[in-house]
Amino acid sequence: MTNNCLLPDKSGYTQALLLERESFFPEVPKMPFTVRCVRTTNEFDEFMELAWYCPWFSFDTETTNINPRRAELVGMSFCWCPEEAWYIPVQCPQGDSCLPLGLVKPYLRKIIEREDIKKIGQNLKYDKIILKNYGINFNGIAFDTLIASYLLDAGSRRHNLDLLAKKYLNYNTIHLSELIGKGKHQLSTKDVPLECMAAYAAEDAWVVAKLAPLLYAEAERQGLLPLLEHVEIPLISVLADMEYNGIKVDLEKANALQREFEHRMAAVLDNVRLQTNDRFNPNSSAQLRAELYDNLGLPQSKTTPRGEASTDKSVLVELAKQHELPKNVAEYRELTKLNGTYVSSLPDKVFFETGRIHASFNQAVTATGRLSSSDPNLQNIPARTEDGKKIRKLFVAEKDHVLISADYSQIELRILAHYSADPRLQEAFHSGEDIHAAVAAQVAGVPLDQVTDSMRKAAKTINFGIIYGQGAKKLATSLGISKEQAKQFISEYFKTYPRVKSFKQSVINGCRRNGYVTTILSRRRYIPNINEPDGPDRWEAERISVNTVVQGSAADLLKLAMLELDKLFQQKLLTAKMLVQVHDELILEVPSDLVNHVIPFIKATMESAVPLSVPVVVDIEYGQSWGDMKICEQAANNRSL
DNA sequence: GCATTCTGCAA
DNA sequence: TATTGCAGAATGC
Repeated sequence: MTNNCLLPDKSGYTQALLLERESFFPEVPKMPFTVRCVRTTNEFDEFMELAWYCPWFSFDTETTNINPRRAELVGMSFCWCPEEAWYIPVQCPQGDSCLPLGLVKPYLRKIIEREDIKKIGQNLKYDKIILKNYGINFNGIAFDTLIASYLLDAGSRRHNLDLLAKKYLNYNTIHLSELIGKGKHQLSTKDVPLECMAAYAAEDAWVVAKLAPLLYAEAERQGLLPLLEHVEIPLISVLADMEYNGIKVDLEKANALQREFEHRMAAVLDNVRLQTNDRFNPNSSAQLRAELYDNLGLPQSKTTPRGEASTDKSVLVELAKQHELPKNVAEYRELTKLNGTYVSSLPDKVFFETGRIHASFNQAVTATGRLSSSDPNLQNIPARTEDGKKIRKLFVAEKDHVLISADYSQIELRILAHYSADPRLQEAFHSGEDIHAAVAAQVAGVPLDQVTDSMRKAAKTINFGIIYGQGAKKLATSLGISKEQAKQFISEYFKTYPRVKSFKQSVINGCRRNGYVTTILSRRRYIPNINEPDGPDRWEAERISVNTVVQGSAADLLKLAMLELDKLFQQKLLTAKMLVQVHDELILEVPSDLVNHVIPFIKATMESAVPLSVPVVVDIEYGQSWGDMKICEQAANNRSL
């Protein structure tokens, strides 16, 4: 048996670590099941014989790195009965031996790729990406404890296997770092003794196998099975593909833009320091506070949550009327923000192997059912300002490809119209006119052609405000009108759309009865404060309940659309790739010569994913980069396929 | 180093 | 009585 473990030459550090490990390392922990560690071909034969006839198993990979695109496979664990769990190492510490990956891979591939052997696990999106790196298609994903736990309690931010084991099984998992007496950060899986790794890895598979029936039953009790089985579980594979695909970044353009921003930052900073002192840091709110309010004596308006005088952008914009410093500081801050967060950090995020950014799309984070994005967050790339658009232009299509942006038009307002069944709001959507202008006309009781820009702007603000539960005060500040005017406007709005008001009330009433609200696909969110006595906590709970129905239903709709698109691409054998999801928008990449062919399909598929009682409209654009896209007229003329 | 606060970007 | 996120910089422990 060959040793497949490729430890680098031992540095003094590694040597010390290994010595320390030997003295610290206690016995392999006693597990409540048999750990079967596969180290010989005979053992592997036995494993394969059992696995081949299994209707299902729980599965977990052990890897060297937390980032799935850069991780190396260390081993895999399997469990299909409560009495034993298997670990198949493919890398192990020096001095030990295990079967080489090349030997076991062809056999494991057969069971992992078989659709009819169902797999369960914790965060299988991760395992799917790892396996894809090794050329293995992970098929037959049937259940995921991370996703199930999230559906049961979307309000909880953490769904660790350790926590789930404690919560549902009252079982304390072992921790590798404790076992070998090392901190998490010094831990390298290559230094973990094989017996220990086997116990740890097998335990994860075993815990998942124990947890799954409990979580499944609870999901069933709460009516979450259709959402789980038909939406969230299939979505795992779609998200894994998106992360695997990544999006290309033009690094030369990124460097040029970074130089431009840094040049402008330096100029503005010089200017600011002439007005203050040569060590002044405009990004320090404490320093800026002292300068603006103590030295210059400018008037304080807003405060931070802790009662300090605020120095945020809205304050600076206001003070800019009186003094030049706040204007320059605001400009400096904007530039450092854009450069630091979105430009100078981009090259670090690009994988040299692919030239692309492979961000994570997390399925178990938000309270409403939306996805979230991280490492980096591709859902908050600037869009509004000119400088922001320059940043979007850094995200480009592969050679001979184009990026397509497919954007749901006003999806949350359409869902509001659908749920409330308000006749005039629905009519506004059926008319196909610009919705903000249509609302402005209806609320003011004037024909559409008499709607002014400021009327439309007010309608737009209130349209969004309704979804968030905005009050007169906020509306007044965001529109720059008096509180009385704002109050009047809100009252006119609800007079025009009375069913919107009753919809909000019925959501709140239902939430008070049940303790939770549900979305269009029966997703739940528990809202603990909804039955508090009248006060700020209760009001917040009421806003959250209404917002969750609208935002969460839009999220459901997007998820279904992504699944339908994925199905479409597979069935029609279209070489289109989904790259990014931004809540109501999808970015896709297709070969240039396919664009005109696929766009009508994409549009039709997305618009019919979840039929509402108002039209659902998807706007399609395409171009060489995310920031430089043209509206697709052909799609606009080809609405019904 | 880690956690908190403030700030600001998106839908 | 404005929702949902992620992340960088500054700051304090």
